[in-house]
Formats: sequence, structure tokens, C-alpha cells
Amino acid sequence: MSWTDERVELLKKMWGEGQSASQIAKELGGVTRNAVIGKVHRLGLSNRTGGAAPQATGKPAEATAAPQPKAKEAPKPAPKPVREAPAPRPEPVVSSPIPARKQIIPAGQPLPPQPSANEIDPAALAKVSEIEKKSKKLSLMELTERTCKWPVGDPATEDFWFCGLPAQAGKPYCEAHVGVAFQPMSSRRDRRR
DNA sequence: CCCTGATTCGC
DNA sequence: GCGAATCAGG
Repeated sequence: MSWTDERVELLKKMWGEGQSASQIAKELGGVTRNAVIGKVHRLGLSNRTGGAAPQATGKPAEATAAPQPKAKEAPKPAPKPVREAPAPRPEPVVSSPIPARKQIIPAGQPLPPQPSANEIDPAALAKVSEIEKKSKKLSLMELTERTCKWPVGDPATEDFWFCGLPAQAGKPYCEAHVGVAFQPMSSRRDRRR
């Protein structure tokens, strides 16, 4: 595989979105995460750690200030007659008059219980809410053995994805979701019969 | 152990 | 330019 314009473009896009190199590699196909990282660096992307780029072991340790031969402005006249105007935004998908909360039980394996009126650590719930913002929003096919398979949103709409954050080894969920998925069965009052 | 990006260097 | 190997860390 070679770095065609389209592939590079996708690389830039995904990298910009904060996707990991390995995920980008998987998306592109035919390349490893190393290839992606290498390309990222060659393209001049990477962290803008304006500060310092500390080397590994104290090997090199020289070159105080790298000379920047970039004395010219970035010419951006590229009219790029290719392609039409970028697609607008197929956004307005959800927003149907969905009554409060749907209690859909999709056929298939029993999905983990969505946080509801259950008795779960408020702290754990808060953590879940927080990490959901950072979720990779993976589709079903993008899940791997080591990505969090916690479903988010409503499976009946487009507003649905899987957490996708790195799952703990052996576990199906990431750290936060493991917290709410596996309860240390505490709030179960001794129910004598 | 799983993962992350960063760097090196032969090709 | 490319990317596997390696490194350094979480």
C-alpha cells in the first residue's frame, strides 16, 4: 500500500480527531500503526509540544535549537478544482419525538444494563458520564477483543455507538464501564425467605 | 499484559 | 519516503 492522497487525507482527519495510530492503521488497512506514526511525523503532525522534545535515554542530548528553514509563508493558493463542495451535514437525524426514555430490548445477547434507577455508585456513574464524552464511538464492526463494548445511546437510532475505549485485558469493558457493569453485589439486603 | 506515541535506521 | 524494530511510558 502506498500513501495516496486519499489515504493521507484520512490519516490527517483521524489524527486530528484524536484517533490513535493503531485505529487509523486499522481503518486504512494494509499498514501498521508504526507506518501511521511514521507518516504522521513525516507530515509534520504530531504533538505541538512547543516546549521540549526530550529524547529517550540521555543519548543524543544536543542540538539546542533546531534551525527552522521555514522563512517563507505557507502558500495556499491551491484552488483545488477537484471535487464539489464538501457535503453539508446530514446531521438532523435524531430529534424525533421520542418520549422520555425508550425501553427497547434489542433481540440478541443481553446487553449490559444501562444505568438507570439501579443502585450504583454515584461516583461510578459520574465517571461513566465523563468517559462517554471521550468514547471512540465505534461501530459494531470496529470493536475488537480489547475495546470496550459498552453500548451508548439508542440502538434504534443513529444515535448509537460503542464506547470503544481500551478495555481491560480479559474484560469486555473499559475501566469506567467495568465499574458499573460488575457490581460487588452490595445493595442486596439479605433477603430471607 | 494490554496499550500509547517517538525515534532510529536500513531499505 | 517508508516502516519494522525498538524505545519509553501508561
